[in-house]
Amino acid sequence: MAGLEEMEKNFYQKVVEIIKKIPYGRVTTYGTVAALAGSPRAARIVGGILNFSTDKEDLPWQRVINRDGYISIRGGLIDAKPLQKTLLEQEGVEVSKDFMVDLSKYGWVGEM
DNA sequence: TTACTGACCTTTT
DNA sequence: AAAAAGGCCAGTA
Repeated sequence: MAGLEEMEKNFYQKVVEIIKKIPYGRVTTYGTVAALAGSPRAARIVGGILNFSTDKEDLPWQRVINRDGYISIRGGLIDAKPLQKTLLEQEGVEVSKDFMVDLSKYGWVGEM
């Protein structure tokens, strides 16, 4: 019986779907995506997945930030910070000089 | 295959 | 209240 059980897609697939569902000009956090994916504690994996699949799925990783309101990407991709700032500004999201975004304003809580 | 790491978050002290 | 440590789930090597 395939139906109620409904095998959940791989976390990666779900994360991709959720990130793609993020409205334009809005940002969300890893925890939110993970929670919508079904694992509120799997926030780390969300970032880990993006780390290897960002360009593959064209995921707007720029809209996915940490709880602090900024990209917590590790050293190597720090160049992504100014990049994110540019991308978000193009969407109308105000990025602070410290690469911080107002989650209180643009923080997309997601829909259930 | 197993083990380790990982763009985090939550909880405890 | 703040700081520190751990836990979690999945993907990659």
